Amino acid sequence: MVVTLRDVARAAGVSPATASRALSAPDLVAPARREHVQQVARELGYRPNRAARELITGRTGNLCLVVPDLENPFFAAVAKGVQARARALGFALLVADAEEDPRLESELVGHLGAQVDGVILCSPRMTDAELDRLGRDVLDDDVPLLLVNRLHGGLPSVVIDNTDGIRQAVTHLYALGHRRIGYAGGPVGSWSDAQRRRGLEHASHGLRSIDVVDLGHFPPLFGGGVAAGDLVAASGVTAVLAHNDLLALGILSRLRARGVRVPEDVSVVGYDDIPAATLVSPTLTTVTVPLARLGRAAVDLLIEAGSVPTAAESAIAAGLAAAERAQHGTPAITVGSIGATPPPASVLIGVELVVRASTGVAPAQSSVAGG
Amino acid sequence: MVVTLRDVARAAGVSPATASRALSAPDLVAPARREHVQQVARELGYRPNRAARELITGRTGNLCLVVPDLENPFFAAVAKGVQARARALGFALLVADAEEDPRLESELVGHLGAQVDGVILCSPRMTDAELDRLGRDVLDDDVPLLLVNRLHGGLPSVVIDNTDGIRQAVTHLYALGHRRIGYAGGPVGSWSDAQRRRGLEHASHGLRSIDVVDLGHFPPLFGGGVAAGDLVAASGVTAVLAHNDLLALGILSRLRARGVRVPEDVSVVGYDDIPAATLVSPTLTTVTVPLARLGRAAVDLLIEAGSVPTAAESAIAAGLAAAERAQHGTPAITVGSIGATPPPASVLIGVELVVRASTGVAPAQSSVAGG
DNA sequence: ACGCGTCGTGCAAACGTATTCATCGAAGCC
DNA sequence: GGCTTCGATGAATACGTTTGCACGACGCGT
Repeated sequence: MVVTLRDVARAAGVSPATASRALSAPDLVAPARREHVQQVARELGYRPNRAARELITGRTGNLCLVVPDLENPFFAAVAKGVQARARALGFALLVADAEEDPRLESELVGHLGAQVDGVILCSPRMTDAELDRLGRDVLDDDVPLLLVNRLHGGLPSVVIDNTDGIRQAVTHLYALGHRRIGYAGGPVGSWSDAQRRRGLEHASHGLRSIDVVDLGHFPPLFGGGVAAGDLVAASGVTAVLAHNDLLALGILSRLRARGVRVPEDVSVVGYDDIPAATLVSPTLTTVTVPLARLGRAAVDLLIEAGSVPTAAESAIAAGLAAAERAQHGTPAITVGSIGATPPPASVLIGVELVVRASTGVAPAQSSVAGG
Repeated sequence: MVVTLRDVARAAGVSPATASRALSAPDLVAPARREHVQQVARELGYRPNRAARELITGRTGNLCLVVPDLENPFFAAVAKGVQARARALGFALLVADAEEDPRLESELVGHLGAQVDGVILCSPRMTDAELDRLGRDVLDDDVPLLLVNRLHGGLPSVVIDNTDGIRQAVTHLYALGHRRIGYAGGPVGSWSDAQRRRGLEHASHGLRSIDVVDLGHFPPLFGGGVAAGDLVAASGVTAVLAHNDLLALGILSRLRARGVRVPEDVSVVGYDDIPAATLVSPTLTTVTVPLARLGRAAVDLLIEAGSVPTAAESAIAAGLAAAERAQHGTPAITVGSIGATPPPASVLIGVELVVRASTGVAPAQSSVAGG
């Protein structure tokens, strides 16, 4: 019923070994014979059995992506980028949604890690200890683990330049005359939130008479922003930085509902530049993150960290990486890794503030927010 | 290095055959021995090699989902539902983004179909002929193919009740006094768009002195809605039905930009109820589709169509399906299949109009839209 | 002309599991 | 108590591919 390599070999009058080589290591077989075998294989409609190949090579041809929430536009964009690059390199992509539960994330990495050549993990809130355990115990040594938007130990990772993004946002607000700025943070334990807080402190340190108000931690969702909106109004700030766009959109919505005008009374800045940022009114000033590029970079770095790719795959990879570099200039800065092995470093994704309608000059009097 | 079934068998003092049975067909081995083997396996940290198992059983334990665009909130929601149910049934999920290209969709189904136990395909625009070819030639006979939001031949599918959704929307607008209603359609060739047009015709047929204006076909994205917005303004309609929410949001945005008030001058209705529908102002009246449930139903139906699941899997599946039924009442109506085999029927997902702020009573004079 | 290196090819052994078949012992039946 | 039947177990095979090793042929150098 199904045509196997033996069938091809028999039909082509060669041994299975030669047939195998003709198809997956073409330079090892004489040109004439090689083409003949390939022709026969095509005619018979031969399709290699991946399980058999995997059994002996140990490589699955699959990668795996674990995200907290597929419906979150941030992760959807990352997933899209990852998927595209994985496919271009000949990999299929297993996607898992962890439903915002760090415990489930570990479990998924454990289950899926056994059947892939590499794992890309977006896990803002997993503890460092658990992360260690994943890399050490649950994952086989030859399946690399890459972190998105998080730095940890010697693990390769692709991180957003949070410090610079925050700096750009603060500078922008400062230039508009804002001196009392609120920060609506992400969830407790979020790595990128911690980094952004640090960036915020650092950025504000260099500015004269600026005041940063910590509004607390919120779920990085629209609903979280609604809650945050009330604190914004009560805090007397003239501008607020949100941990991400969904949060910012919630704040926007709540402020509007309470009659606080944006940007006349309060300016709002988001982070990520998700599509919805331009759908609302006023359109959202935010820090744009090239998420598709982030996804692509993640795959490239993962493959690099995994090494030992198929000859064909590596050729393709090298070609595409070169093309990417040519096309986008130097999109990412490679940061030296902390650990021992030099190649699996980390990549820093540059960001850019995009000013839209949700930020404006600070109101003359700071007595806007009555409470 | 890695612990294999032989190792477990040796450590437990049994043959590999018994070890295999103790782990994957527990009722075939004596209770005492069974538990001993399981205990040993646990202690050694045994993890079965999926490739070896797949090679002999022919089952991969993977399902595959192909969507036109992962970043589109509609498909993201479907993907989330599919992923959740697949995981609950012990399947991993391969996700592929076809970048809105029907040709790529075929190719992906071909590539991924070889390494999964079933394929869920969201392909609004693939031709019927191509769909036939997929089911007949490129997919193995034992790999079931399920269609989302599309009916075709004897293929199992999960479809949204487009007719009823459109009917509800039209009835709503009619009740508000609208008599001249525009329809901003989806892409040419979209199956669901064709069905919605038919539903529109049918619904309007029963209403006195109603006038339906076809505004044409648009990309089902925000950008498409911007273009559609101008036609809405020029057409003299007092209400417009959009093929989906993204389109509706684009229309909303364009109308606002042109100074047309919503809903005072023109009412707008979307379809799908994506999260962004509540983020904009005015919030969007739309037809809400339980997309997560749709995704779950798709997996259940696919498994059913594939039959021959593992004993354990089928037990779990039955249990969960029952639980779902108990929890949600009877969420879906089973439609008799057209073909011969009764079980792989199709499921119709009910929808519900949710009225928000983008629809209101029709303006007294229909001379609103000047041009 | 001889040996050496290289290239192309085939044989056969893996890879780790599920499963058929045969065997063996015990329990049930008359 | 001998025979049958059934349940539990082990030996062996198969799944389809890759790959180490050996072997022959050929071309080249001295």
